Amino acid sequence: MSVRNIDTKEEILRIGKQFIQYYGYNAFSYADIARELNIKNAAVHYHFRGKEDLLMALVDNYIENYQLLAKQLQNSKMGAIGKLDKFIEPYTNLCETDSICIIGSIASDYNTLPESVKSKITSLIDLVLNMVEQTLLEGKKKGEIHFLESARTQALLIMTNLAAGVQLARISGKKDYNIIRKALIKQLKS
Amino acid sequence: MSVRNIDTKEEILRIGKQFIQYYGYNAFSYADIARELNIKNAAVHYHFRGKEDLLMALVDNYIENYQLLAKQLQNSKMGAIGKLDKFIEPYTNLCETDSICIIGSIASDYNTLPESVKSKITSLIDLVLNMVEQTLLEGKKKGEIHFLESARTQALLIMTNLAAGVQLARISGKKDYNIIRKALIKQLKS
DNA sequence: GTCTATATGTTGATAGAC
DNA sequence: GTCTATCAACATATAGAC
Repeated sequence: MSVRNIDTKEEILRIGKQFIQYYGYNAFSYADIARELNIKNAAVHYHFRGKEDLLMALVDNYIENYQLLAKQLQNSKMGAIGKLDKFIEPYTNLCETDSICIIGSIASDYNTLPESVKSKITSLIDLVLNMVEQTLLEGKKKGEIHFLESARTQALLIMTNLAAGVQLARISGKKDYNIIRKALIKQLKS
Repeated sequence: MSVRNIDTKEEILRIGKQFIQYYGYNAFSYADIARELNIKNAAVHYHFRGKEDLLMALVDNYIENYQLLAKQLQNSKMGAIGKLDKFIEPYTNLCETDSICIIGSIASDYNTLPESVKSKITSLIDLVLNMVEQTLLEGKKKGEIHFLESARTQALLIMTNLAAGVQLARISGKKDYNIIRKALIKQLKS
């Protein structure tokens, strides 16, 4: 049935996302996804011709989600700190499952990825950085937050703190991540 | 010959280090190393029984090197900024070859690694963080650098900025890494 | 839309010759 | 110390049945 089809495709994306963030792109197989969903290897190939296509779809998915978040933040009456919390929240959730963000995961495997993915991931990073940059700029203008660097530089600092923060949390635990997260916010407030 | 033996073992370590930082642990094989050194797969297994053993040796290697650097920095009359530059330099070099630091690389593959490596990598992180922390503390005491957070927190921030900075550089180029690197130092100076 | 069956390559690893 | 030869396990992927 058509409904079942859509469900399975979505499920594959869901599991694929999980695996990329938990194991990394090179460390899971279509067989792993199939096992998780109680279907066969070949069924996964039906929905996504190859692993490369699955990864592309996943990146597209993230781009869509961040485009949505960027719009929500733009139209929201929330303060800058509240908006940044919205951005930080997913990283905190990743820590709970010993997972890392997709950008960090892809960056680590970058030199083994097909060109198609390499060029697409740049858009995702641009999108995220611009969103944080705009939030920072707006918050500074309103006097809600303070920082000395350019908004772009500050966005880079925050993003790298979070990306490597969740990676570190895997090894030394959530404590270090939380220290980083709190310090970030504290610095912007003071 | 015994001499040849040692050379090959060292060469394997050298290539292994390169591959881990360029491809990641799960994305290179003993065959890749063998090809690079014009020896056979089996010869690599002679020097390091399994991939796990090679990784262990590599981590041991890093621990030794950082222990040496920590001692050098302790005994040096260099200023805090100079010492931090010594710490930052390797990250900058990694960017030149599209490589990432071993801690980031291992963190990304962490959930697929054998327990033996998992427990050992903690020591390496402790070592690096303590070294940076001590350098920061000493520099603050001497009035050479300034920061508001605890030295431990500041060390975490710097380390995550650099680790994710080199990952980002792979994708969006060295420019972003250099922005991060300069901002780090500038903030400590002001 | 999912299956079985199969092809083809690569992986990590070992036994035993030189 | 390095080789050849070989292994079982797993990878990505496709053809064709149901």
